[in-house]
Amino acid sequence: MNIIDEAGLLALATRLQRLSERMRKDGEDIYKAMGIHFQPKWFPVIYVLLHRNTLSVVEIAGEIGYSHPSTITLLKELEKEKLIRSGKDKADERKRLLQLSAKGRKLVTQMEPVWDIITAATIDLIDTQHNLMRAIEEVEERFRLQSFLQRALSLIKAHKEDDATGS
Amino acid sequence: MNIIDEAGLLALATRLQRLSERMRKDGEDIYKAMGIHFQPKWFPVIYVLLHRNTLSVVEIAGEIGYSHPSTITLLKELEKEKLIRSGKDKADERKRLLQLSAKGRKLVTQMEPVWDIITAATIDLIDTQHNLMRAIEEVEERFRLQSFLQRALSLIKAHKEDDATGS
DNA sequence: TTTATTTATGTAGTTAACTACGTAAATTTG
DNA sequence: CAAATTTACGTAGTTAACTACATAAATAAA
Repeated sequence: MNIIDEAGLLALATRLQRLSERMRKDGEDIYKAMGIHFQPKWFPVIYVLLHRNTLSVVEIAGEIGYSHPSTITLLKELEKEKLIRSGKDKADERKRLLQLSAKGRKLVTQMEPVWDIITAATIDLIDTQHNLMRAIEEVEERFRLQSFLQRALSLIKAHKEDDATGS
Repeated sequence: MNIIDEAGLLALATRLQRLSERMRKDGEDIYKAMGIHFQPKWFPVIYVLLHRNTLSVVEIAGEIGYSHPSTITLLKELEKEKLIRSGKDKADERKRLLQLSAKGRKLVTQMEPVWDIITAATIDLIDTQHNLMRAIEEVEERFRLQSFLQRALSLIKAHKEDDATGS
């Protein structure tokens, strides 16, 4: 038990990050062990293009929840790997439309059994009493209703009103 | 519902990271709203020095679960802010011993009510059916028993053995 | 008691995200 | 329809973590 575990709720962000990093690093090793040249950070882009077929840069960024410059960096890497291809939108000259390439689609079919294993291993890891996936979904839902900041500010306000009443 | 939410378990690492970033950013704004010049990333170091009093660089790194170079960077910032001070260990010339400064201890007393608010806001956010804190504790415990990679490799092995038996 | 190994700290360079800003195309408004 | 605004994309620079390597002190081994 280190101090971050002891600090509990105050260090929650740190612990979430640590867990995320560990999973991503292991993810990388799983692909490697299966002889597949693929980085976990590419997954969101590949997955969205698999399911939505053709999207612009900003649309992809929106779907994966990243800023558009970060998305552009990922797209550059994926084009270099020839897993995706891009072309101008004829209807709107500002837009660049992205798709999986033949190589990309082929890699996806190779990865699908690996994705099944990753999913199974994830279930093996997180299917505890307080299921992590459910917990995240529930917290994201609460975030949608009111941000962490707003919750804190409400508490501060309530605290100040208590003081005023008590004097 | 974006594609990352739909991808579910495969994109768990991405979602953990996103949640962590949102909480950290809001944390920064909470300190700001309370007129306290403090960055959430400093918390682990300050908290460990508050509770362990005097520690070396590597000891701090171990406690907060960061690499020692990352820790050194944090320590430099905190020394610049004059929240901590350091001196050589007389018994071991290699070691640099860190402590909270008077200014650091004073800031801690100012922050303690804010920490209470952050804790309360966190409870408000995560106290759902599948409590996130419990979920993380349970997953970390499982990680200790067997890594994500090892779990996946076991599944791959089991899968291959099935194939062999089936032929 | 030299020599080899380990431990503690530090530096340099990398990575993967970000924000801020700039340009060009499309759209809306006066 | 000309001007202003918005949208889409891109570049530059920042940040907060990391790994790899270097050096010096302490400890262990020959």
